[in-house]
Amino acid sequence: METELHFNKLDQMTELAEQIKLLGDRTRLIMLALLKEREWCVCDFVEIFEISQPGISQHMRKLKSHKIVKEERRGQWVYYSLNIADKPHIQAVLDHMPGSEEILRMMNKTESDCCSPGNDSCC
Amino acid sequence: METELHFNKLDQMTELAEQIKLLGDRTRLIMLALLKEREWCVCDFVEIFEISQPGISQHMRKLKSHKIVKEERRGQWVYYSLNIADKPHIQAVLDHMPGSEEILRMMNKTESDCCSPGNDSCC
DNA sequence: TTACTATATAAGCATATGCTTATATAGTAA
DNA sequence: TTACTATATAAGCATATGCTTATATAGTAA
Repeated sequence: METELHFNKLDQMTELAEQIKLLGDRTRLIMLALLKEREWCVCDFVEIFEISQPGISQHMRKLKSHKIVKEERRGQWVYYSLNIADKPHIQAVLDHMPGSEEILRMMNKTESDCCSPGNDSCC
Repeated sequence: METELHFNKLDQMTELAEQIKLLGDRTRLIMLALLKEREWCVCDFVEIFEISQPGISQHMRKLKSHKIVKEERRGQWVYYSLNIADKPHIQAVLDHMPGSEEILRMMNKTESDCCSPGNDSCC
């Protein structure tokens, strides 16, 4: 049973360009690099990027709409993770990004782990 | 002798995002895919993309400003070619794009070769 | 229920982007 | 020089983008 719409090659290139455009924003590119290693929740990114919570949510919505990330609600938190197993062009770009530890150090942030289940000092 | 400015890792990620943003436009992405196989001049792209000549020149200027393409003037024509030997993240994306022949077929264009030296019927 | 926390959505705004037309520049050819 | 071709630059415009603040929604905990 075919549930996907049929896309021709031009449509595919258009979708590829759209996905790549989403990577072409410094904030989102770093988000995706961080997501290489583990899932993060919205409030983590609010702390790391110093962007308002709605700002972060909107970035995640864009990434989700193009199936680049997936979300999972657990309790009051929503965790985001990469969904690029079928997107080698995105994997290839992220392969050239530093790991979480280096990124956080560059941004003068510590891994706060703000949304861990046992953490009472969460956002 | 150090002629390059020093960039820290955050600057490098910013530049990476800028380069990727340039790929995130359908027209430029297809241009770069076409350039994988050979050089093209501005008037070729005017015919293929049905965008005004200044529009094409502005795309090439952006790509040139981030060193993604290089130009070579020969006679009255300016030929553009890829300059991504040192940019594996861009190579990786272009590896997932179709070849010139397929692209031109999809766009219902024939390889006009409008700017060949021996071509009198050029733009 | 009420009070709270985390996230999403709506609306607004300043700036960026991709095109256009008009014009300037660079080279060719008589 | 003059006439021509190819390309670049300038200016303008409609739309997209990345943020903000205000508010709605979803879940937790008493």
